Amino acid sequence: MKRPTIADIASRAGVSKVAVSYALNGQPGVSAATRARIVAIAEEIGWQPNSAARALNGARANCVGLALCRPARILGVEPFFMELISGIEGVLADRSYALLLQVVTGHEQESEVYRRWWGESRIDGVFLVDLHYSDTRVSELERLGMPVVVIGHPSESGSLSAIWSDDGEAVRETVGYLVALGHRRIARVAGLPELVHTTVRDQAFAQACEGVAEHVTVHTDYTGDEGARATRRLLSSPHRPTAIVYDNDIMAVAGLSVAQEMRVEVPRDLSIVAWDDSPLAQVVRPPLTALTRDIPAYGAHAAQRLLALIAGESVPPYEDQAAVLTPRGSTGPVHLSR
Amino acid sequence: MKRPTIADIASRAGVSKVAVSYALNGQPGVSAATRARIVAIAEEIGWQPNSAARALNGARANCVGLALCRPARILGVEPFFMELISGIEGVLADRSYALLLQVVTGHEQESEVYRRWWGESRIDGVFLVDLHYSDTRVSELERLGMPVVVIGHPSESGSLSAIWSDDGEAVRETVGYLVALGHRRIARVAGLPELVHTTVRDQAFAQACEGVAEHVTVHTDYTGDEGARATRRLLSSPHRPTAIVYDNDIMAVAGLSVAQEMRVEVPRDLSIVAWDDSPLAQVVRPPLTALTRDIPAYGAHAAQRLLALIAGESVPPYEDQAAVLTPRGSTGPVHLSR
DNA sequence: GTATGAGGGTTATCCGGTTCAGAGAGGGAG
DNA sequence: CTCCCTCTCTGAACCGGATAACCCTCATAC
Repeated sequence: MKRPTIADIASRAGVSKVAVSYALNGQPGVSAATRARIVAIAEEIGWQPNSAARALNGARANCVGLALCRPARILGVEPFFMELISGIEGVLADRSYALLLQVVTGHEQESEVYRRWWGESRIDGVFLVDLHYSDTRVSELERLGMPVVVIGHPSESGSLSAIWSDDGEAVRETVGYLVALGHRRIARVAGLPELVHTTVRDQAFAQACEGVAEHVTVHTDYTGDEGARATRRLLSSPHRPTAIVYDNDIMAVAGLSVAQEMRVEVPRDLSIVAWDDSPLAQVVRPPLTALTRDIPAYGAHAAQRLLALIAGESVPPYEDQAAVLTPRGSTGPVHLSR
Repeated sequence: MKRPTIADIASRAGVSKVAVSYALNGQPGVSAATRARIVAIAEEIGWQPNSAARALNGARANCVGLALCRPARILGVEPFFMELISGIEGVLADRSYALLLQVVTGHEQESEVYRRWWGESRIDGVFLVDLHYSDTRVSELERLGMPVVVIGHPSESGSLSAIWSDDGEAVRETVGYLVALGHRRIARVAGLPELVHTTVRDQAFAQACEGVAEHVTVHTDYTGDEGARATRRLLSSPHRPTAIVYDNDIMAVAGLSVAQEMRVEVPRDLSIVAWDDSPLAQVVRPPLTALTRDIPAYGAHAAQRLLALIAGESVPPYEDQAAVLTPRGSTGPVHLSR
């Protein structure tokens, strides 16, 4: 049983295809009575517009793309992307836009995917995440001339629209808070060093600590394993830090476990701060002080901007809310017993 | 600057569109020399087949769909779906298939999304997850006649192809292990009671405990909060269990924290088992004994089956590997001090 | 020398919808 | 009564490819 087409509706209603097209698209050119009749028939036989046929006429694909370039095991663990996607979806669904998703293994493959999707008219635009320095994807996407919203710092997004949050501010707030608690040796277990936002945080961290506290930054790949290893090394050093700031919650939890295993009591001997709050941060003991932000809202804002861009509007860079510090049990004043 | 079409290539090469079509699709009907010339030109001007035009000719959409019907906050926390998607993607990417994703808020909306995607010829098939009893989505999808792979127990999948893993077996292994360790009062903190796999586990659990151990099952919504609450209640009861099996890792971690907060030592006073292993289960102290399975592989198998179904092959129900118990530090022999 | 056939290409049509240029019908103004 | 305009609707072309059917040429077989 074939899917019904507007030709089927036309023959049933005794009018031409064109009248049906006008009627179903709310265009002028048909009387109210005819329109009602056509709409009723369309409803009755369960007609749906064929997106391919529409796309062929230069219409939008009603679809945007997102390619994620991180190993599967990290994607599974980090709530960030799933929350971001949920937020994006909320906006897209309202406008009947679909999200095309692909997990890729490298940036060349990612560019390739974008090129193909765009060439095939599958999508109207894409989100670009995990920006690097001198990111080849930016120039590639600029060349293609497709609507793009970069979720990341605008300094590296070239001519593409960006949406970002001020990680520097969050770092400063965190360091200020730790210093106020008396911490003078603060470590940071950071994510992938090639990511722009990692560097932004690195620099803000170094600057904030300058003159008020010793500081050290260790880079990892975001996995719990590396977070644990980094923590073990930090806690084994002679001048061990009294506070550690982690770049995601999974590393923070891993770090907490390492501390407990090494009989370093949290928060008495060590304060822990996690970047990006999540239920995970709240269920461990003690619950983790975290940098909270509304990631679904972040995704939603990005989606709104991409849709605006697709609609031909111009979209200035947009700074979303910075993460705010949510103090919980994992941070406390420095204990002076050593 | 328009996207190049085969007409552009044809005029450049001085042949007809048809010759170009044949050449680019590896069909007979053009000489090797002409074919090479055409391919070279296509390459040079960066031609990509327009998927809409192809789809219009009854070709496949080269795209499959997945709608997820769980609240955003749970999707973010549970690694399951992201890992499943990674696995699915691995297979799809090889065949240049794309994945259309949508987060929905209810089953009516989910059915609606499938109907629309299918009606618009956007997708060639879908995955159906989180099966319920007398699930309306099954009959709806059967009615549409579209290729579907149900990721769930075949008893409720109607005429649709199913892929599932034997949760009963995993439950029996777990209970057997706990009983061997001397446990005689075992609790289960389960997920949403309306899901088929929850019931399967419930029944297997009750059966496995029958005659060898007291047992109780508490249902939750998979969140850490409810996992914590359930644990608190269980541990407060006069006849408190000596072992608890959780339906996901986030609840297990929450439960562990509650135990520690209540000074119930793990594993001395309480053994904990988590369903679905993840880095999360391994980073807490003690690391959690977990029911491990290869979720990306599960997704990959599902994807292979969906593609086979789309290719017109018949796909029998497939039972994937059951989860296996990975003992870690959170389980141990019963301590007889009480 | 003619029939046969394969190789290499072309023309015409279709897929399902959109869009443009008109064509009748009906009504109001002069 | 005629002219013109508006309203409603239609035929035809088009989007970018796929496909069936047919045509021409040259080589081979008889």
